[in-house]
Amino acid sequence: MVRIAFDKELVLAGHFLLRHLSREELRGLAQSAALSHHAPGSVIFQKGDPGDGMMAVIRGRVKICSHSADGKELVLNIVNKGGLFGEIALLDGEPRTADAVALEEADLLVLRRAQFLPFLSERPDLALRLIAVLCKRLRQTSAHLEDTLFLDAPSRLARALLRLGEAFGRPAADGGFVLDLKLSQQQIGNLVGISRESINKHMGDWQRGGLVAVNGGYVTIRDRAALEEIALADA
Amino acid sequence: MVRIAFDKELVLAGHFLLRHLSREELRGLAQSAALSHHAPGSVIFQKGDPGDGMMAVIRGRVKICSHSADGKELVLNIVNKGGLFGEIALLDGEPRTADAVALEEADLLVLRRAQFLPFLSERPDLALRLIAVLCKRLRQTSAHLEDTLFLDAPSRLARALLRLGEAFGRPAADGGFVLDLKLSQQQIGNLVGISRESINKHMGDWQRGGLVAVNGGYVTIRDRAALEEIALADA
DNA sequence: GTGGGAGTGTTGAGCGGTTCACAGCGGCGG
DNA sequence: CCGCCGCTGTGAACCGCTCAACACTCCCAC
Repeated sequence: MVRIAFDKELVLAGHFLLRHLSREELRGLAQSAALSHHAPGSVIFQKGDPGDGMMAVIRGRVKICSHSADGKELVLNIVNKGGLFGEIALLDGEPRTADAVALEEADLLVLRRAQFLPFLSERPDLALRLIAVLCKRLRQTSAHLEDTLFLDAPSRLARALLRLGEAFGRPAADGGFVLDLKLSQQQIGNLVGISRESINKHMGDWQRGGLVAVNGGYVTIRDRAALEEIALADA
Repeated sequence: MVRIAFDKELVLAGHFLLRHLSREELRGLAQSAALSHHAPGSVIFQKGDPGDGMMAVIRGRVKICSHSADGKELVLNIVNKGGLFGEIALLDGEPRTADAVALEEADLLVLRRAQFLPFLSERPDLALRLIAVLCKRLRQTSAHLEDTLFLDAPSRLARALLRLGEAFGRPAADGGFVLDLKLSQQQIGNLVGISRESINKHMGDWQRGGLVAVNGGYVTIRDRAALEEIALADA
C-alpha cells in the first residue's frame, strides 16, 4: 500500500499540471487520488454520467467520443499517456458530455472533484494552468467545427492525418512518419465525420499516389507536403 | 473624465464575473479598462489579430463568426448585453480564432490582458468563475459539433431556433415567443451551417404549418413542442 | 483445420443539400 | 418619385457523400 501511494505521488509530480505543487500538497492529492485500470475497449465513463472527477492517463490511450441517436460515433479526441481528460466535469460538476473508452490496456489516475477543488482556490497558478488547458481545448473544438462546416471530405481527412501525425507521429525508417496508433478505417471515419467507404476511397487513392502507406492498421505519412496541399485547398 | 471612470466602475460592479471583487479592486480595474463604441456592422476584431483582451458587452449585440476560404460564414455565437467574448485570447494570449462584428449600435468594455492577469493570480475565486465560463463554452461548442455531424438540416434549424429562443426569447402578445433579434435567412443559415435556400424552404414549411411566424426579420416561435419534436428526431 | 468475426476493397443507386438562376418585393437614398 | 439594393421565394440541375450490398483476406478461437 505504501508503495502504491508513493507511486501515485511520483506520477502526480511528473504531470505537467501539478509539477509545481509542493511535496506536501502532492502527498495530500496523492492520498485522495485513485488508480484505475481498464482493459482495451472498456468504457471508463459515459455521456450523462455524473461527472465527479478528471483523469490523467498514465499508460495507454483513451478515446473521447459521442454517439448519435442512430448509432453513429464521433471521436472528439484521443488522449495519449500524459494527457488529461474529463476536466470539464471536474470543474463544473455537470454530467459528462461524452464517453471515454480505453483503446488499449490503460492505467488512469482519478482526481476527484471534492479533493481537487480546494487546491484550486489555494493555488492560483494551478487554476491558470487549467485555464490554459481549457483554452486549448476550446480552440481545438472550434477548429474542428470550422473544418466540418467548411471543408470537403478529402481536406478533412488530410487534416486529421496531419493532426494525428503531430500527436502520434514517429519518424519511420524510410523517411515517412508512422502514426503510432492502430486505426481502422471506421475509426478514422469517426474522427472526421465521414463514412468508412469514403475513407477507403480517398486513402486508396493516396496510397496509390504514394502520399500515405498503410500497414496492418498503422498509417504512414509519406508525402506530408501533398497532404498539406489537400488540407488547405477546398475550392 | 471622473464621471466616465465612475461609470466604468459601476459597469464592472454590475457584471456577474466581477461583482465579488472589492471596491478597490474594481476601481483599479476600471481605470485600466477602456470603453469602446461600435457602429452596426463594424468589425471589432478579426481572426488572427493579436488577442490582448476580452470584451464585456454593455449595450447592443455582437456576433462571433468565422469565414472560410471561399467566403462562407459560420456564426459561432451571438453575444447579448451582459455577455462576454474574447476571453480565450485574453487568457492564453494567442491570436483570435474568430471575428467579432457589432450587429447593432454597441458599447463594449475592454479588459486588457496585462491589467487583468494579475487579478487572476490574486483572486482564485475570479479564476474559478472564468473556468466556469470556459467550461460552458466548451460544452456549447461540443454540442454544436455533434449537431452538425449527427443531425439533418431541419433538426439543426429547429435546435438553433429553440436555442435563440432561450437567449433572446420574449413572450409575445399572442402566446408565442418572439426572438428579439433581427435575423435574415442568410444569418440563420450561417448559424446552422446551411444554405439560405434551405432555410427558406424549411421555414416556409413551418410557417405554413403554424410552427413559427416571421415578421420583418423577427421570428416568433408559435409551437415550441413541435419544434422540439423536430429537433430531437433524426431518423 | 475450420468457422466466424473484424477489417478491407469496391460497386452502384439514391438522396440531401448546394448551386445557380431568376422573379417579386419592400425600403431607403438621391 | 424613381432606381437600386438587399432580402425573400422558388424551381431545376447537379453533386458529393451516404447507404446497402457483397466479395475477399486475415487472424484468432475452438
